[in-house]
Amino acid sequence: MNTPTRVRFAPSPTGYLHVGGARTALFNWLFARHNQGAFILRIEDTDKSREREKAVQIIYDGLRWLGLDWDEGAGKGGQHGPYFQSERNDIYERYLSLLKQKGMVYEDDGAIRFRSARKPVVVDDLVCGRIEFDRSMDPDLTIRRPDGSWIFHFANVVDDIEMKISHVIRGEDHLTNTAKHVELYSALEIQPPKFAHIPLILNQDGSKMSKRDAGASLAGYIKQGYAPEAVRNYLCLLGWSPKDNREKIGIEEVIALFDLTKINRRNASFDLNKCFWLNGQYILQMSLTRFRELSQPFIEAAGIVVSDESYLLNVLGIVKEKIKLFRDVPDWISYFFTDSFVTESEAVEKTLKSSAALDRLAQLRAKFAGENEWTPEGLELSLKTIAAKLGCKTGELVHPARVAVSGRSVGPSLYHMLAIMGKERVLRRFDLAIQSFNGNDGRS
RNA sequence: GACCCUAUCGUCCAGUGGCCUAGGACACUCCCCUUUCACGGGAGUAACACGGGUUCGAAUCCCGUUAGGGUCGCCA
Repeated sequence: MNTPTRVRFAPSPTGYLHVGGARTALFNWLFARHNQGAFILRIEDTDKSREREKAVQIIYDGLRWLGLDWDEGAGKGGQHGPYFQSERNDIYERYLSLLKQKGMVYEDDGAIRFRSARKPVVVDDLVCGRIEFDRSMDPDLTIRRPDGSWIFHFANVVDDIEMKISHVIRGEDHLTNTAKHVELYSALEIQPPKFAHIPLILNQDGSKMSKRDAGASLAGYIKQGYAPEAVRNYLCLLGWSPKDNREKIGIEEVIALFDLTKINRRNASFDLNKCFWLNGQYILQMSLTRFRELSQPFIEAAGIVVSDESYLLNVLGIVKEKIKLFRDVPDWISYFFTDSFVTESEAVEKTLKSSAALDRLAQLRAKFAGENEWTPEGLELSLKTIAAKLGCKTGELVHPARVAVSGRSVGPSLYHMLAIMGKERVLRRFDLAIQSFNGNDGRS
């Protein structure tokens, strides 16, 4: 008998999405997709949070950003709703009366507690293996507070039953809680789902990753301009691997290969460096269209005015290989769009502010002015011709030219940069540089 | 403290009794490529926590110790 695969991600709306939570969601999603099952989003807001709407939105945004679409649940609907625990009171009441009938609960100062069977509980965890819990010493579980609100463990179990969850995939911090949950299932005489407890994500120093730690919040990656596919790829590799030493691996292939039993049992620590590197790899191999798409919010936020889309695409095309984070895009391209760019004084001092350099720049300007074909190859040839004529190294022309047109010492390939900027703009900037720094050669 | 999980380079993974004088990737160092910065190529540093078993043979199996993490809430 094949019960359909149904898994859920059940975050509590705390106002941010932790990378550990994102990875739990990802593993659930991968498992659902691998088995053609359903991935459900349930919001565990039994503890009436203050800014629920906003907090829930952050969860939606994070999951969507990672491309983890849910088939059923909050913000989507489905056959097993409502998907907010705060709206499921009647259901919990129903299950409570069931337990009452069986005499398995009792009142304690207004709260309702579940009487433990006090017998050992065995859990066959898909990741951790067979685990035996000695329940003899544990206190009884509270399931409802005096004010009528519900405790997580109870609501969680009831919801998993009602939503017909087949596999509970969650963080290892719930491993010992599972014994309590299993007791609840037994009391309700319902076969528990399969459990898979995935290891936690820790900081580099081994401490538990908490809200304020660098890299802990998914929102941080969005803000810094990571490519979602890169972060998702990195998260896949935290506790799981394709077993063949590959690092960059497409999501379709991960779905095909994904298997709970291959998940590592060891806690992982988050390597921001590697995530950063992988992001660079993704950008390097990304299409220009995708690159442009992911750059957009940052270009917009920086107030760069783009009137010519094809010019922008050309510019992005030559800086793409330099970019590691989309956040850095504006800085790499701003001077392509305005003549009033910031000049690095150090670069000017070093390569431009000497009469010799300005002379060379003037020679180059004269040569470029007569340029018929304004192409990278043509410009390179001309520049080298001038270098030969003046008897200087190409670098002695390249560097002043770069600083003259961009204000900085680092940038994309000079010839391509000049070609894209266009003759008019380049000659103008050469002139501007010669004017403003000529006669300012106060140094020896 | 009790209970549970875990233990391979600094980090992420590979390794499931002999192919391991332990492999890949990130980071780091050096070299090459190069107009800058990157990319790319090459080389290098670096690990089976410890102690007992089992076995002809152990990173791989068992036990213990130690260490780390988790749970013991009327938080989720």
